[in-house]
Amino acid sequence: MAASFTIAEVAERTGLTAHTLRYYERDDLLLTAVRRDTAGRRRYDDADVRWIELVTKLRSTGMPIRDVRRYADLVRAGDGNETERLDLLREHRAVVLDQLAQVTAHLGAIEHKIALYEERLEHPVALDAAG
Amino acid sequence: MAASFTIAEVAERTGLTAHTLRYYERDDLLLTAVRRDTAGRRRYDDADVRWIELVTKLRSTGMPIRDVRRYADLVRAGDGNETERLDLLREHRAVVLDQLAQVTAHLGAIEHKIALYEERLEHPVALDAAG
DNA sequence: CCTTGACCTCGAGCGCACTCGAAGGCGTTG
DNA sequence: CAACGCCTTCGAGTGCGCTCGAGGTCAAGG
Repeated sequence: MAASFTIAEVAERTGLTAHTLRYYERDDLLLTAVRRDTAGRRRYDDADVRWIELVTKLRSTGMPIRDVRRYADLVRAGDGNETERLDLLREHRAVVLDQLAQVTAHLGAIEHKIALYEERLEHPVALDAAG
Repeated sequence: MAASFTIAEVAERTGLTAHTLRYYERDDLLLTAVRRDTAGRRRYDDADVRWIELVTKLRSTGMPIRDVRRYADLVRAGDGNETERLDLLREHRAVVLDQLAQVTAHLGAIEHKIALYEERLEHPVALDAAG
């Protein structure tokens, strides 16, 4: 008695659109083709949803579709390639950490600029005194 | 005697390509058209380079080209619109902070998965005991 | 003088990740 | 039993941000 969700429900839960869910499926980002009801409509189970949530985490941290697919390929292949999966995730982590550091640093510079404008607006200076 | 740089030098300094520098210029991301030497080649001065560095900071924190252009438009328009510039930067900051929080959270989930794989590889479990 | 190489413009092309629309099927509701 | 709404497939279209190539100019070095 696994729970079963329509594409609209999964879209709602994951923040993806139904279009995107179908696109991910045909692009082999999901582990298996989704089950269908008698009318041919998709019925997602809990495992499907959990996997899709993982995919959205990988995607929203910037992993390209092609790497998500590679990871899905490994999981699909079954036990024995855990080292490869680990490598893939570790490499992604390294990329994400670099990004975070860079964005944080650049954000600092932007906040500095914000502070300058705030000061300038709060304490206006005569034009002939400071240009 | 402002310093003067070739497009190749600026590319080197900013990490952009010469192609991208020309593209930014024709897309109105720079404050003014870059000065040229007698042969028609671009000569960037310090102010140009500083501006381009700001643009790369905005871009690499995810600001869309169109918003960078809006900001450039404001700066180009001169004094009097500091409030608008500030709004634009503050809004960008909010977006970046949201992103950072989301990426950090998702990274946490990914690191959790990494930890699981590491444990699994260091302490393999008999298949018939744990599946 | 002639070659080399960095630069120029213009416009087209590309990769990514969706996003959409047309045309049709099914099954519950009035 | 008709209408409605949600689903289906397939393939084309979109938006973003570059990226590239063709064909040409110019200045310096040998």
